[in-house]
Amino acid sequence: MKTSRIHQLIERLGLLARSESRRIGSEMALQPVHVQALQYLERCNRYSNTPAALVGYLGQTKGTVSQSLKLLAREGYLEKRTDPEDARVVRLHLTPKAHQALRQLPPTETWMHAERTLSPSERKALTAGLESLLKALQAAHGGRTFGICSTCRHFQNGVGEEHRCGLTGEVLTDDDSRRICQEHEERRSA
Amino acid sequence: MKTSRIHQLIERLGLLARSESRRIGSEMALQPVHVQALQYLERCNRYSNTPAALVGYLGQTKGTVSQSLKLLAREGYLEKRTDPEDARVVRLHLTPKAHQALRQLPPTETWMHAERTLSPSERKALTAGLESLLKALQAAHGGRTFGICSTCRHFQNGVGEEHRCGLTGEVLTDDDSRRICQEHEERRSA
DNA sequence: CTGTTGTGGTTTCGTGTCGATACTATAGAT
DNA sequence: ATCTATAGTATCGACACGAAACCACAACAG
Repeated sequence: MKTSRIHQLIERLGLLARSESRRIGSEMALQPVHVQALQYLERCNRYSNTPAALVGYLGQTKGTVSQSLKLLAREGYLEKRTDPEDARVVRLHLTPKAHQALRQLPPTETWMHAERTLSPSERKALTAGLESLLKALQAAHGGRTFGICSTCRHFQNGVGEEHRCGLTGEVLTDDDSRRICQEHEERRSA
Repeated sequence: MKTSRIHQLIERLGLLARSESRRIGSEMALQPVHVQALQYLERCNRYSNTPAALVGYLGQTKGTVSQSLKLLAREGYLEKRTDPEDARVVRLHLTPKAHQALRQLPPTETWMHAERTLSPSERKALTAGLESLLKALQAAHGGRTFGICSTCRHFQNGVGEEHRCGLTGEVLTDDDSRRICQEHEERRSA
């Protein structure tokens, strides 16, 4: 099987992005993976802020994720609260420190510059390609797609602000419907 | 500065690719980075098979790279030979074991499947986008582009098989001209 | 021939990643 | 009441990674 050019490119770019991320994150004692975890937690909805969801999102084992979370909690980036409904599950909440850190560490200038060398249409095609690749990859891998609520097949759009999740039956605010959900499933178009 | 969607997607896909790579590489005691190093060494030319070149290619520090190489040598994936011309530099040579390993560990089936869900034109656009992104990124970062010989601005195409490198003045075979060179520079089109 | 400086590589150290395995505690079903 | 599944933690060992100190050779000055 000849090795895929796309795969190779992504591994390579991923590595470079990773080492940049490590450099700028190191001032705040944040490893690349930690940044990804925090970014996820900032953008996920209230059903999806658990260690288990992160395990699916990051593609690591629960032991590893548990370690990272312990560290992040120790450094004051998040709080763990046990769920009142189910005492087994832990809810993860970002602290103000985390929100602030996230605002400070987006891509480096060299990365942004590199992106700007692409034409708008190239950028668009690239984004689209990456997104569908990710979607396909996740679909194969446990079926979790981690999309935002309003694109889910369980999403029921009501009149005005009245949305609802067909899976849990709960009412969703506008804000909710823009967040990442671990139960997200693609609408079947076929 | 709002964080870039492309950057985010690549970090994410990179992480997933990485964890796949770790899984399939673990049977051979190969870490994701090791695989990238071996792949580079398999495809680079005779000027570029040194630790220093790998430092540039992988974007890591020389200490880290030295560690990885030590490990790879210990496991029998490569041999280090000191250069007869300059006793400071080390030349890295893959063993048969390495070549064989490389043949066995290309992307997983799920990854290839995901790629196949893209249309040919999408794949093409994606590849092109990733490539120019990588090129721009490397250009900013030390100027090393790690392209293949025949696309370099020092490459002089002669009659028949007679190629030559304008930088070193040496004669290049057809095979040489298809390999990665650390001295590679884009042809200036402007 | 002797400094001096620069460069290619290695060593050492500390912190963190990561998977594997074993473990705890709660929920839910029979 | 027991059995089983689920969410999470603890511990261990191998390794990644950057930082800093270090060594050997090369190149060049006088």
